[in-house]
Amino acid sequence: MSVQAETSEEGVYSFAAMEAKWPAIWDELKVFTPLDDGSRERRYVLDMFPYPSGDLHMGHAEAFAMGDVVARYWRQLGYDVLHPIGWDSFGLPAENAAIKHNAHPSEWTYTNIDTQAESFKRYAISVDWSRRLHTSDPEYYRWTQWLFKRFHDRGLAYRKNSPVNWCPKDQTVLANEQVVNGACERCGTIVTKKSLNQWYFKITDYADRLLEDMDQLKGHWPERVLAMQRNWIGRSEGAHVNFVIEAAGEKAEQQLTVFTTRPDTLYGATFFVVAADAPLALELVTPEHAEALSDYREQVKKLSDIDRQSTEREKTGVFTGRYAVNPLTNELLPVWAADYVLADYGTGAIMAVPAHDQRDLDFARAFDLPVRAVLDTGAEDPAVSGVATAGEGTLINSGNLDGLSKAEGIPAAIKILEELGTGEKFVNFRLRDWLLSRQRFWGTPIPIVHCESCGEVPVPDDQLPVRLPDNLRGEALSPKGTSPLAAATDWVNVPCPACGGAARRDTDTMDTFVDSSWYFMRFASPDYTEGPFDPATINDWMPVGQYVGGVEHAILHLLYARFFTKVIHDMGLVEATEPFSRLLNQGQVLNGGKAMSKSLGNGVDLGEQLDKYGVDAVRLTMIFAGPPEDDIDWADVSPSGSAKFLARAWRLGQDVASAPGTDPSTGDAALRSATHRMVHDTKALIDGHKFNVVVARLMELVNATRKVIDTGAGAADPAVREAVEAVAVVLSLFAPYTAEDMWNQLGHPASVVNAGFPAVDASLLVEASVTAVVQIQGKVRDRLEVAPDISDADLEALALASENVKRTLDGRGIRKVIVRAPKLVNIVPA
RNA sequence: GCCCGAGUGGCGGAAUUGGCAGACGCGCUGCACUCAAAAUGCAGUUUCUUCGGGAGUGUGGGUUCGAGUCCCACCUCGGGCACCA
Repeated sequence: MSVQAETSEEGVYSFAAMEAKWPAIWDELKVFTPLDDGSRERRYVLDMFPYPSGDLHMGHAEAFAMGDVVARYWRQLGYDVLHPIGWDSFGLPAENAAIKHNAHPSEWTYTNIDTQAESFKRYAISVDWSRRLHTSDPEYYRWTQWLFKRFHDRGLAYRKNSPVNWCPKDQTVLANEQVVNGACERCGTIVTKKSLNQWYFKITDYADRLLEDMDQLKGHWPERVLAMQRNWIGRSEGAHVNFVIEAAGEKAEQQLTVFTTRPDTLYGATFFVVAADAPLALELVTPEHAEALSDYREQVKKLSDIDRQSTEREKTGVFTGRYAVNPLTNELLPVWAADYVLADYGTGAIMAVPAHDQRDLDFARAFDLPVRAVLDTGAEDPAVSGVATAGEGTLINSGNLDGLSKAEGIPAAIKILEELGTGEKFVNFRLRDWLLSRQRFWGTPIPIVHCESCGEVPVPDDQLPVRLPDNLRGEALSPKGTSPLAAATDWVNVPCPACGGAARRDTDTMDTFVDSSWYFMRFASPDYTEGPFDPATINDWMPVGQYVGGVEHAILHLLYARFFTKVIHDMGLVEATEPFSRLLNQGQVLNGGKAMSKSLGNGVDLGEQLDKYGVDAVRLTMIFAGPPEDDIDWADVSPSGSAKFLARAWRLGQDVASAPGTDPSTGDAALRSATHRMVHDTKALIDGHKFNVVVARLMELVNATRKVIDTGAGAADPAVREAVEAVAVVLSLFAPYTAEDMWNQLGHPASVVNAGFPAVDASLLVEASVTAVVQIQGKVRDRLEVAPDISDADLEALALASENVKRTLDGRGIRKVIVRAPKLVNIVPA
């Protein structure tokens, strides 16, 4: 079907005519540019900025429709709204396209950005285009480099040699957050391990604050995002316990620390395990066991992370020939090397308490090691049952700890260890430092020069930005395991900024998540040249009042952005300690129950939808489909239905026959009441993100108004004008073209954006009469039309007089009557 | 295995503090307009019914005058984490 008339003649709804007419006028009036002068309270709305891959798709259309509702709503409420847009324009796809087409990544990138920008303009998102930014612009990445240097000054950016995640396809390292089920988050290739010297951000220093500050976000961020972050940070309370490893042959005595959450079970430790793949295992092993260990390490290396982490797998390991001394009992515990202990969690070594830890018990049974229960839980002895007991109980076989519960035993054991000087309370985190270097071209260069005599020397601020060379194209960019920048010899070789001697630039570039960790602050002053943002205005806008984006960034981007904000706060540059006060995760757009994809051939082309139904109908469909967090199945929704509604609403504007400014007080009372209720309820509904319900309420009011025009008080009734004006203003949150056109038809100058939210007359929220329900035993038996201010006694009398009630009671007595005037009476028969 | 979230008509989804379940829309059916169709408008649409009424919000219990909503147990689906000591 098509609701669009080819002409824009009077009286015919034509989305094409509106889309041609209004953008230039909005531009001229600068309606989306914040005043930024302090005359109004400021609010900041932000959609996660897009990556410029091709043109906009249905997913963008949904996300930006949601963010735009909030931006337009806040403008109607009279706030000075900052709603900017930019592009996350560094990244691999540009580079891959450049290799394929023998071009420079910037060509592909900026062409796509321009295409997307044009589509966004057509889509009428209410953003201030003058603040547009791109992270691949030197004026932007200059400040990314500047921030990197400040992190470096504070010891928060450092290099270390360590086993890292390596994606063989993309030929670059990955952060932990970018490995999903052992595969590259970007391309799905199974990730391998490599030992490399890489740059890291010390996000672990902020683990506690990242966790604690989530209290500020509770209730304002989706619970599942908070849960995922909590999980990822993985705070775990316990103790560090020091063990002496006895000398053996030429191997001298050593000290080893383990992390445990169960220091109360120390008396039950019967062996000791170190991560087989850690260097520690090689340090410990005696010559007699060295060959067995190295064979075992080879075997472990061959396993993929997925196989290795399977809990189904039989436990494996080898004895190292060494013994650890239990600090409480002086008992000797054999030290094993096994792959079930992870090298990069805790200290890479554990005390094994098989009776109370299933993994340790499985290992003990595989290698016939002793099992000693030290906590009586009432369950069968784990040595017999094969099931470790981890629950509550009473400590036994534990010296001074005997008789204590698990909860009492933990602090008691820590106290004993502290007195012996051989352990202490410790909080361990799962979170690792953020690996930020990438062996790829299209990213922010790391502003460091490596000098033989001076070491790592930061590039002086006045020499920033370190620009990417523009003479590398096509094949020269192909991934080869080291950064393509290394081949740009004239770029790489520079004098050392400190001593002037021959030196080399760092050839890695930064993870693109670095770029996106602070862009929201740059929007406050995108053209500022003296720093990353203007200190005079940053606190006027930060934090972002409403952030909108997909849940796929629940950990990655959102955790990094929170970390950056805290560090920048600590640098004294911003007051906010959290970047985003409220977060809305929009769902995905599916087709036929599945995500749209080329391989399934179920993609829906946004441009085609817009051509067919118009921008407003597509936006309205996105909003009306359901709660913003839910996925939208395009096969289940009806853009033609949305178009039909928009035309109906628009025709109301045509029909209004009273002059602008008409006093509504003499108008149809029922319609006035409906109008004011709609406006009143809209506020709470928008605040609760129930945009779909607002649309339903609009539909009701449009239907009611139609009825009044056609079969009631008529088009000249002032209540009709009042209703239609309210429809236009509220509709402007979802369907900007139609609303603007209606506003114009109603005789108002542009723009409806500045119309202001209609005032609510509280006296009109009460209806003339309400329907009271009469129940017997909770079942509805009658309905009564009563005055809204009827008393409980009067309502009860009316209810008892009802014929239906008398018949149903059929002579039975009444035990009790519950009255909730004016809505309900419930009669309980004897 | 652990942690979140969710189960309501043919479909998407509504339902402040427990108080008329199914708002609004899609689809479908019928009617009007039309030579006809499209578009548009109007009416109907949880289900069973002996037309009095009965049943009904994943299942089974419970609290209450009254439960989609609160409590307990379970089932199913979605998501996250997972040999994390």
